[in-house]
Amino acid sequence: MILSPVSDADLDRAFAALADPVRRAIIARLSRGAATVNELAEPFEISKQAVSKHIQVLELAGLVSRTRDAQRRPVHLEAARLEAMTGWIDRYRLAAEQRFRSLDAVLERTASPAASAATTPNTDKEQQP
Amino acid sequence: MILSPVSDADLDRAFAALADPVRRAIIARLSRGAATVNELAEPFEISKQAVSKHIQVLELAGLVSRTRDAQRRPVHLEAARLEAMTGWIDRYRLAAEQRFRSLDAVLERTASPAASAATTPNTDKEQQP
DNA sequence: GCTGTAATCAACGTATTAGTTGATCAAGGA
DNA sequence: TCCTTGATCAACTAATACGTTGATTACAGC
Repeated sequence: MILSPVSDADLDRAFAALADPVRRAIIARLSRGAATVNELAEPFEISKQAVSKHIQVLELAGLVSRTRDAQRRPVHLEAARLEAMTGWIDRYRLAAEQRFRSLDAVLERTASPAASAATTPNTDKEQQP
Repeated sequence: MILSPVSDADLDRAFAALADPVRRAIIARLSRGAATVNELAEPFEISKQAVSKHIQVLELAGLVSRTRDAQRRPVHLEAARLEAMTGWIDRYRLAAEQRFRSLDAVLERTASPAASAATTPNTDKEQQP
């Protein structure tokens, strides 16, 4: 499977887009199929314009896209961008978990923090894996 | 494996926390081991106070935690919260991908979206597992 | 053409956020 | 004790985000 390149700014927008419960609910709804703005706005108490803005945010983040059907503009999910997000998270989550399972990690948790700092003089900078 | 319950507000904070390149770089750095504020601030051109605020945001989001070591306050990653985020995303990503592979999805792409909307009148709300 | 419906655009108020600088607190070491 | 280091607190500014209401565009059907 070919993973599309996702820029730093793309990740900014994607994570920011999911940092809102309304937009997450929209994503949840769209995972069951495309929907129009009116259908998406129906469960919420906010105005239809506000929902339209939320969809614009999701679209700019690459999480949804819109097609045309007469005056309707059905929205559908872009799973690839969701996958890019989990890909970013998993890279560091897995690294941390593996480190946690190592002996160094055990020492860092059980011994005194001063001792662990002494045993792990790991001060190297962030290097992209 | 037991998954800790994560509230809607927790997800708000976690996704918002990762919507910043500085904070993502901090996460990346911490995936290789705990670090102090000074160590984390060193690669950036912003002030140490600003980095301290970023760490507070990450801590409030449950993505990192701090221990005490004399005057140092080493920060370390909380992989569980990262896992909660991928868990949320994957639930809807997998549903969308499965739907995409089904015949309904094919019809939705080729036929009129109105017809597909009629075949999927599922309008129930997001339900926590 | 006219009307109704779907959706966006525009302008605005308010709240939150990221950054700054200066001051303060806490802990070790000479 | 005094001084240095690590880190946070406080106050402030600029920019951005979310929601509102009112106007406007685009299309379908009569």
